[in-house]
Amino acid sequence: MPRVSEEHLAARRQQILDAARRCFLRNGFHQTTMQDVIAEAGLSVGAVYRYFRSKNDLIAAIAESVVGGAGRIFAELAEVEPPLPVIEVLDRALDYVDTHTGADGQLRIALQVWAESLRDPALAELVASKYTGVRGHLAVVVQRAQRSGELPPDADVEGVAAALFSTILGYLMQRILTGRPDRATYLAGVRALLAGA
Amino acid sequence: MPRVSEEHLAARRQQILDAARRCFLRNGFHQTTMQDVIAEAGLSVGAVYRYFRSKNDLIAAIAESVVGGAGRIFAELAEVEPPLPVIEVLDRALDYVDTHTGADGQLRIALQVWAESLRDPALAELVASKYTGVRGHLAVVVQRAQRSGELPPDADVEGVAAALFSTILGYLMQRILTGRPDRATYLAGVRALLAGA
DNA sequence: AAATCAAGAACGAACGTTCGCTCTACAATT
DNA sequence: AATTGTAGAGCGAACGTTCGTTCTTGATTT
Repeated sequence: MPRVSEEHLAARRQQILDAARRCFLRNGFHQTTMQDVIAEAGLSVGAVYRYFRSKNDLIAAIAESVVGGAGRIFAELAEVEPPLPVIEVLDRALDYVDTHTGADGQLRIALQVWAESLRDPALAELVASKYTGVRGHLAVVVQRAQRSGELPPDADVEGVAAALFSTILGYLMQRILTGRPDRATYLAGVRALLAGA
Repeated sequence: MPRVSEEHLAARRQQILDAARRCFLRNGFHQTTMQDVIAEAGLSVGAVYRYFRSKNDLIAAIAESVVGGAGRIFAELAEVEPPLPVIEVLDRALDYVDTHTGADGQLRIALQVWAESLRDPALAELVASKYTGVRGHLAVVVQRAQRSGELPPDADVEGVAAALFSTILGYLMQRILTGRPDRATYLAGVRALLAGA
């Protein structure tokens, strides 16, 4: 199909990305072969290599979309008007985690991206900047909570934001690695820990 | 060197494991070749294959030692007499994280083990049971804190333990992925978050 | 002499990637 | 409207490499 439309090209590209995402989810970056992706996409070797110069390009594209996705969520949560209470932000973040840690959830790929970033400087840079950005958005949430009196105004904003980030990351990790606890139990635990100090 | 002593065999095995750990740390499980490990250990192909049946065996052994190490730490923290305050347990756990997230720290390998466990059922089982154990040890810490009045006695123990676990896991992740925040800032943030509810 | 261990050349399989070909959808020409 | 030219999407056999692993050989100790 020569001289095809812009949309056709974008759709093909997306078709390959979707196939790659499924393969990476199933087998990880390095145990997935290009043949796997090609078969999953229902295309030929040449077609795939027309859209992505290399396997690494494919990995980079998937990684970008995965860590970028998280950034967008927290940007929204930090800008909602009127400002959300911290506990409400937490609840929504955990909801996002729940809906993306299933068997075909994006966040499972995130785990692989994190591991990969230990060896790949470019990926490390991406991950560091995106998650620093997420913590920045959470810092905005914290500052808003300070203005509303929900949090003490003299608290270190970055520290509190990091602690808040941890409650989300930790939930994500525990859900993926141990399957527990359920969100209600966890939220109750966080509340109790907050109340105990 | 035939008929060598038991100690010699154990030492050789450890020599290989140490080399593998360094390689895996540097290049990840799947980008590390057996040749890399063999060269790093300063041995021959045959020697290495005498001690480990396959590369997977080697990965499994490393993974076991990494996730097992964390288990031991928390078992100790839960049994110290007299019982430690929660904040003190947290402080010690973060100290452990700090000393093992450096360029050659064990916990960097943990990240790879977690990613790998998504695809390897045996590893997933190991990780799930070990970290469920860790959460169990933290539950003991929480129960002791309830008895001492540090935490409200009616709080859900598993939930609080999970929240506590998250503050440690989250710190670990943020340190590795973003390099921030420093421990003092983080601890202050956790305290402020606790105080704010 | 017997037993054990290490060495490293060699092997087959599988990998990512290349490359030359076919065929089709559009543009230009009539 | 019909015909032709062509850019480029799609294809897949084949390539060179590299991988994990095996196996024969020789050295070393009892």
